[in-house]
Amino acid sequence: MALDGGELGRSAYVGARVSPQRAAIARAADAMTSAFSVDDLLEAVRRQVPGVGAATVYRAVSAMEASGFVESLGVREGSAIYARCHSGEHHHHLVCTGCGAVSDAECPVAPERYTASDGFRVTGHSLVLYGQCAKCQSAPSSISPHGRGGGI
Amino acid sequence: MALDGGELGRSAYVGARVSPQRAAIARAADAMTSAFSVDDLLEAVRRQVPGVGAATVYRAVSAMEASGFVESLGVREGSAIYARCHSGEHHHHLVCTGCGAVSDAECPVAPERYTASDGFRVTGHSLVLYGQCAKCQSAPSSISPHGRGGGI
DNA sequence: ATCTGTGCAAAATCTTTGCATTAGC
DNA sequence: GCTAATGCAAAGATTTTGCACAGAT
Repeated sequence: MALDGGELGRSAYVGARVSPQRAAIARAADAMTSAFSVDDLLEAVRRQVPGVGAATVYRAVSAMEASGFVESLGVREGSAIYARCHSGEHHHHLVCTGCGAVSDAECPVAPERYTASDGFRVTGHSLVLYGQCAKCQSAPSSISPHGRGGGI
Repeated sequence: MALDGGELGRSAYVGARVSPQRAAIARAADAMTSAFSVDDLLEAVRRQVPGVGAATVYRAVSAMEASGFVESLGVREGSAIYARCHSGEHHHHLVCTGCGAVSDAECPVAPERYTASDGFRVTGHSLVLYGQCAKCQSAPSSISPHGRGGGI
């Protein structure tokens, strides 16, 4: 991944203008190794660019989602959570319920498998896999330290 | 799945008490052929039992979800949507993006398929399939393409 | 010069929660 | 009678939206 340099903003997801804020937001999203909420992102971004507004991050996340730079994983504790997509290919995400770590997974869905069913034609799907990462399996299931990227 | 008689409340999802409200809510949920929001449910229930409070429906839906009577499909337009589960078996849902109709689908996910990946152990997943039902394919579909975020 | 992106704050929603009351079991 | 379930209303929280302004193209 390592979108080095400062070119993340320009190459990652494109807004018409590449503002310092959006660049920082993209960089922060890219640095996330776990599933994150808009608030997590806002907090991370503000460490780099103080004063960024929440609305800006919401708007940027919408843009990033629309362009496939991040994917929505659903809702956790009332707020939407996202994961950075490291591949342009169609794929899914494995999310650790212990620490929130996210990794890519290939897609097991074959649309043809369902096409017959009632004449229903499958055109898309949404899948998120949950489980425990190696680290969390060996760890003595202590409750995830409440902090960023905490358990899902 | 015609839960005959008026015994839906008692057999379907169990609260400690079977109130008229919960029975009506269960019946209404069972009658839903499409994905529904809490508000849809509330509206339907009130036609049978006027005066039911929104909080009651929210509480009942939580109970129904916990017992597997309904499943959350995600969020559409800001509110959570659900579908009635007609099988106790593990399964998923096909949701028509045209009319919201829901039907059951078998699960394509083999946890073993992922277990190797980084030592990650898959323990669960969430999948919703989107597409168009036979009816909507022939109809001159007017609205809603397909959106992210569990959109219908 | 134009028009996207920003920030602040108010607004709009959806959900949850507190509390007194009602009513299953 | 014990206690879950209800209803109403207020509280909470997350997102969205309006507006005037700054900055990139």
